[in-house]
Amino acid sequence: MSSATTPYHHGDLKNALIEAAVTLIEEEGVDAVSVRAVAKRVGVSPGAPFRHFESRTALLTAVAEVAMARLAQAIDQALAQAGGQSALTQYMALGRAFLDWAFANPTHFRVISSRALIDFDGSGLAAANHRIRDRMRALLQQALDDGEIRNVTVDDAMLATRALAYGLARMYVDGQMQSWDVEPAQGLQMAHRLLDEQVMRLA
Amino acid sequence: MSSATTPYHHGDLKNALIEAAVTLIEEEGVDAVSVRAVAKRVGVSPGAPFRHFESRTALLTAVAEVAMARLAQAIDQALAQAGGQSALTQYMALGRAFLDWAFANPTHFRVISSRALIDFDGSGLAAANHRIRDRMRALLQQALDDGEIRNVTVDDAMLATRALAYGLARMYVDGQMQSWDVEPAQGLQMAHRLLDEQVMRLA
DNA sequence: ACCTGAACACCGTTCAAGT
DNA sequence: ACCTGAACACCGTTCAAGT
Repeated sequence: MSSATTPYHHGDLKNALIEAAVTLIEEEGVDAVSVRAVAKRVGVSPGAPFRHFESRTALLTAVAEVAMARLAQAIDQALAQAGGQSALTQYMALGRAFLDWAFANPTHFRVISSRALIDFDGSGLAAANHRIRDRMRALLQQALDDGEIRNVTVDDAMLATRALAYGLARMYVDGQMQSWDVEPAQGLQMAHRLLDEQVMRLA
Repeated sequence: MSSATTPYHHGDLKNALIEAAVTLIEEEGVDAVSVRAVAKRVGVSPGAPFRHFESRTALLTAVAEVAMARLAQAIDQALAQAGGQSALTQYMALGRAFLDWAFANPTHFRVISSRALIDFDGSGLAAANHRIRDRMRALLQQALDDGEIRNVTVDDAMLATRALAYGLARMYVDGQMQSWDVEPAQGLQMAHRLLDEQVMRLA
């Protein structure tokens, strides 16, 4: 356990691996996150991670849980700041928080969005997503009750805004903005505007 | 050149490789498309494809061009059928053709949408996308001139509908429909409805 | 001109052996 | 209980050698 020597037993390899993977993913993208590269970064043999994660998918799922927690926190924060304002305003704040986070963390966004890279349903991810969805639904229901929106069902409105927000975020992370005449640097601002406009057209 | 023996020179290896990759991608997804697997399927050595494609990316780009041509054809057909109807109706038909194609060809859709797997700008893909975009713009301009839509710029309307359509299609191919309370089997119908509604709210 | 087959540096994953 | 290191079956890519 001395700090100078590297002990045979790492101590907290599991968390060290997750941390290394989170960093590697931010720096070099998902493709760079091989089990071997993560092991090397932590200073451990190629097979060692498999004592803690049964597969690369399981490791990436752990990374996705960290990413999702950060997204949830960003949304919580935005909603706390919008507290006291109208339900529809809070709903737009939630949408903007989602866009901000996705544009700022493209690779993490990509990881939590995929179903091929991670085990979404067999992890805490589905539940975390559920909580966000429930918040959206509650705000929309409130907006409907308050007469802020009309001529839509809560479910339709929710799916329409979520699909638009997801589409805008993905167009950005997939590098498609330029193909549609939007400068990538203006992407976020544009996404904010289009989402706001769509929500306001529900009125 | 006899049909019974396999000659040393394939003859049309390039096209055979593209064809095999297109099929493999439909049957087993993008990840299954390794250069080696495609070579094996065509009955050729692992290094042979590199005589015709400088990298896996180049091979996938060729596949993407086939896929994009099919999408363009589907759109052409839909517009031909909607000929004579109002500009906004034609615009919706184009959107539905995009959704139909993406839902029916999830893996091809994924390939043409990515910028990591293929070389979008250094191929015919950018130009093909350009043509679709120009069609959309022209129809929206016409709808605006005819008073079918109001209170929007052509560019905003185009990006909003494209982002919504892309978001809906991606939610489907990324397996996210269920996480948002939509049965995958109902996804396409739902996507149609939400896109139609969004376009009609531009009126 | 085009293809083979060995080679190199990578993967994910497994597992006996070491500590 | 946890990690090493060799091994296996894969990759993409290169290149001398064969046809």
